Amino acid sequence: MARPLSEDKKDAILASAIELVAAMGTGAPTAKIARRAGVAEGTLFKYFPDKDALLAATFLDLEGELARALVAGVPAGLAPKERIRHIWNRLIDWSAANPTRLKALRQLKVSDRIGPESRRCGEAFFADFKALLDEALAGHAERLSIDFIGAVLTALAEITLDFIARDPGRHDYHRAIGFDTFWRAIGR
Amino acid sequence: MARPLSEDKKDAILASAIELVAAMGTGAPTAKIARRAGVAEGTLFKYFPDKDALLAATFLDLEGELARALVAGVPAGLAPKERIRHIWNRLIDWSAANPTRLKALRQLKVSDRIGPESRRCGEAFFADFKALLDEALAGHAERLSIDFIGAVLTALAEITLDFIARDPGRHDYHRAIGFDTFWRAIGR
Amino acid sequence: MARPLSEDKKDAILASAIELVAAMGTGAPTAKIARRAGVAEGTLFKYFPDKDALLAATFLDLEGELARALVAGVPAGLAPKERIRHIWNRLIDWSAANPTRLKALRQLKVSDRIGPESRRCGEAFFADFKALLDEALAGHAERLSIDFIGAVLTALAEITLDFIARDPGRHDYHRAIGFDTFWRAIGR
Amino acid sequence: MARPLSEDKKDAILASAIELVAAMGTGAPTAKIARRAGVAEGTLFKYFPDKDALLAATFLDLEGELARALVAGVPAGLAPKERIRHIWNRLIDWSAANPTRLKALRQLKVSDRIGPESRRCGEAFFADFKALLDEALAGHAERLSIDFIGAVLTALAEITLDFIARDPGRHDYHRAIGFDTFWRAIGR
DNA sequence: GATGAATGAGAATTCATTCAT
DNA sequence: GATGAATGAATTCTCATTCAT
Repeated sequence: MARPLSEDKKDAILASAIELVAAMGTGAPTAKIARRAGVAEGTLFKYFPDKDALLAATFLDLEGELARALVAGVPAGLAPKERIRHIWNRLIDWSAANPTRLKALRQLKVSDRIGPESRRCGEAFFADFKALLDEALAGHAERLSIDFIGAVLTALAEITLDFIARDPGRHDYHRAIGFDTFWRAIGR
Repeated sequence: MARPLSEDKKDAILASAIELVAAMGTGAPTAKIARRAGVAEGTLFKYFPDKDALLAATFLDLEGELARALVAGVPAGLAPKERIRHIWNRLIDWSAANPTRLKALRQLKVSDRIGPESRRCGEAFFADFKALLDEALAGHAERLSIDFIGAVLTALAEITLDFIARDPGRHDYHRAIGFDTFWRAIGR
Repeated sequence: MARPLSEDKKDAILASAIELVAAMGTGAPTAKIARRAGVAEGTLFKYFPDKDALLAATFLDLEGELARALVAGVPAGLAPKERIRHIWNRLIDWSAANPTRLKALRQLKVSDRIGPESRRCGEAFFADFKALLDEALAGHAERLSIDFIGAVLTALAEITLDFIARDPGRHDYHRAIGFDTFWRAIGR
Repeated sequence: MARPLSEDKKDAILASAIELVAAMGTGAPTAKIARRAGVAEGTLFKYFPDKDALLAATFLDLEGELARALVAGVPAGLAPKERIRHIWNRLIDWSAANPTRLKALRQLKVSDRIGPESRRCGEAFFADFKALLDEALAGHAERLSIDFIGAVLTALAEITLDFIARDPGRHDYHRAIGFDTFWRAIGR
């Protein structure tokens, strides 16, 4: 092989795409993404066949990272509610600590350039998360479907993050209120 | 006397913008919007100085209509919870009955072409709604800010609408679950 | 109407396309075609929806002009052979006098960017020509199909034109040899 | 000793070029040609300095093969007309049996990427063919130049092949008509 | 006021060719 | 010798906005 496709370059392109999609939405030009990644315009298309593929990869990269952040290191031996609070805190903290990634992810989630295939793939990343949720909620919220509960959690997290963004000094307070609201919402 | 700008034409342009933004997002070309409205390409710019102004007007049109739909005809003499359920039902029913308008509104809400000015303006339309909410919730949820409660209501409505869209036969069921979830979420 | 699409501009674009297709083949860039026509790049696409449409229009323009040149003013009262010789001379003379148009037409004829639709359309222009041929040949070449005869005529004309191009001083000589060859080829 | 350029690889590249030029014209990308030949993109340029050189070589390869096919094995002792008919039949049969090669050759013949040098070279391959023709025609068609006769033969063959392509069941019939037409065309 | 032709700055992609490995 | 990643100029087409009619 002459030279393998460099994982570094691919990552640079993805990182650049995240930055620019966060700042400009999915309309960010591929030329700008390439330049900021330090590669030639044409090189981008060696790594991703077209812009949609790049956006899909960016989306999955972000979803994957988030999903991994959520479930990593949930301490054993916690009561169900505390286990879920742990996940909640991870979700809020990761998002608040990665505002650019979060912004990019939001843009991609609502974009019509992310096809159903990629969305399904993205959901799959959250299988562990859902399993954890499911297990922890046994006995607490059986009347609601896990999909509904997941959607409520996500939506309340978004709201919580908005409030934290406007009032970052009270990060912990908003985070706690958010979780409390979620716990009541799905309560028996 | 010079001919005044025709209100009819303006409405036609807005209606056309709603359809096309719903279908194509904010990228819908002004030329297409004009054609579907039955006016010339240039005429659109007589009514709106540029595309952003048109999008802002479209956004406010939709927000206003929705806000009005929510608060109109809330029956007097209902218990607080039932008054809010009434508003909730209106929100769900209007949205389910106007999928195109809802889609356009969602697109505009997440678009970065709607500036903070317009967003503030849009919020103002919901003053009555918030007042109603505030009044009805006196004694039920004082620990939460009205903004937070409004955001939760909106978010849960979006989720409810997604579930209805996927399973329209159980409109009433999902609507009730949604409200129940909301009521618990903000409960004491 | 603000301003009608100008026939002049359309003609300028077609004329420019003819020149550039003759010189560079169908790969001639639309930007160059527009510039040489004295219009903006985007204007070209107001007159022709895309490059293929422009090429098709150019093709039909040339075919039409050639077809008209062939059949115009065939003197009445000539013997069949002389009537066909008249057409032949017209074909040779028009082509020799319009080398650029001829070159463009050849490029377009062999290009795979001209679809079957356009080709059929182009053939239709030669209906009069074929009718004249058919009539004149009654009794001389009935054993051959008119399509075959037309193809032979065209092919021999191409050859004749090549010889004239290399040896323009003997235009009339080559023209006569060519016709004589054609007449023998299809003779009884 | 350095490894020599492999004749096999060169042939594979040429064969691939023939296929792809037949299918896509001279616009066929070098990368695709290389891939189909089973070699790397860059390797192609070790065998041919640039794309034009590859196209020229492809052209000459096809012309050479055709020229050889024409003159090989003309039976001695045939009358002149029958000797030429033999060549004619070879030309038609080879072309009908090798539609891909024929298509590629046609594309290259009309392409402006084949320079006059290559064309002259290509013609040289047909020296034997012309000699045979010349000899056979002594006394039949001295009034016409051998170049003219060759061009007529080629043109009529093209027409014949078109008719065969549309009506392959009557291969022999069209082949005979074609020859007959040729013979008359150049006849005394 | 209304019209829509005209504009030209982008935008996504392609591709022959080079050169580090 | 062979490889294929890297390059960036070139290409087609879109679209918000202007302005002559």
